[in-house]
Amino acid sequence: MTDQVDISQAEWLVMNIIWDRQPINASEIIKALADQPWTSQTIRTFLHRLVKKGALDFEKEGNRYVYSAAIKRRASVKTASKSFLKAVFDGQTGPLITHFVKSEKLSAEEIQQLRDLLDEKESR
Amino acid sequence: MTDQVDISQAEWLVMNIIWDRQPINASEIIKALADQPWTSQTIRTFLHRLVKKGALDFEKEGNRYVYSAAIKRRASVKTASKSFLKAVFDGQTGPLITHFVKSEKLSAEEIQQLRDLLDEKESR
DNA sequence: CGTAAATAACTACGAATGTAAACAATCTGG
DNA sequence: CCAGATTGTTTACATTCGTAGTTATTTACG
Repeated sequence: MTDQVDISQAEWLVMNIIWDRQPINASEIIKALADQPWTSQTIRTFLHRLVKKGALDFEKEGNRYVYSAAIKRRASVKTASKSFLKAVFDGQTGPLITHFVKSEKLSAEEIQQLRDLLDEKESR
Repeated sequence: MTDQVDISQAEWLVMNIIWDRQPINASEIIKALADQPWTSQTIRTFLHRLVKKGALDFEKEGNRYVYSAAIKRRASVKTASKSFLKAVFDGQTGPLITHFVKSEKLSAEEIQQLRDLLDEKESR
């Protein structure tokens, strides 16, 4: 119901900042994305587009906008994940998880958490 | 070295057929994608583009082309996965895996396999 | 108070993507 | 052998995306 907004690769990075730190204004977002290869104008364009898409709300505060998310992170993550799963792993969750467990780093705690999750998953 | 070809959402579905069943000709590919909402022309366009991108090779066999992959599945999966991880889960593998374990179905065997994988991962 | 700095709004532009139609070459069944 | 079906080639077109530049407005410092 909420959501069904398509978020591009670049836009995800912006949205993640906002979900983490909303409400937040443009210059703070730009600062938070200093490691990316974008000019401030580019990031402002992303913000405009995200507002237009309905992914962000804003309020005026003097001459600035303060942004906050208009869509739920959970829902967006879910949509994007499903679509990735379907395309790259042909919808097969097992191979997907295997891939990430094998190829990415996990801390000891994360490994333990996953064990617990698997136990839980199995027992119901 | 090989790879570094960007494969779009739609193109993944085509590539997956080809990786699974290569060498394979266009009409077989089209048949295999009958569940998708694409006309045969659309699928042929994807094939052309994938050849142009360097993702596919073909050989003539009479008036038909027989396609096979020119890039490695592993490498492509890895690239796409990294990029998805970075965008949607801000590069954090733990949350990604947690998400998929929680929200998708896993068979008992898959769960056991994952446990084994985690053990292995931990022990080195 | 005026001018520079910041911010937002508008415009731009090429590449990629999804989605084919139109045209050309070729093969195959009657 | 010819006409319809199949396959491949070329062209098309709206939308999205990455990437900004330009212009207008507002604010804040000297």
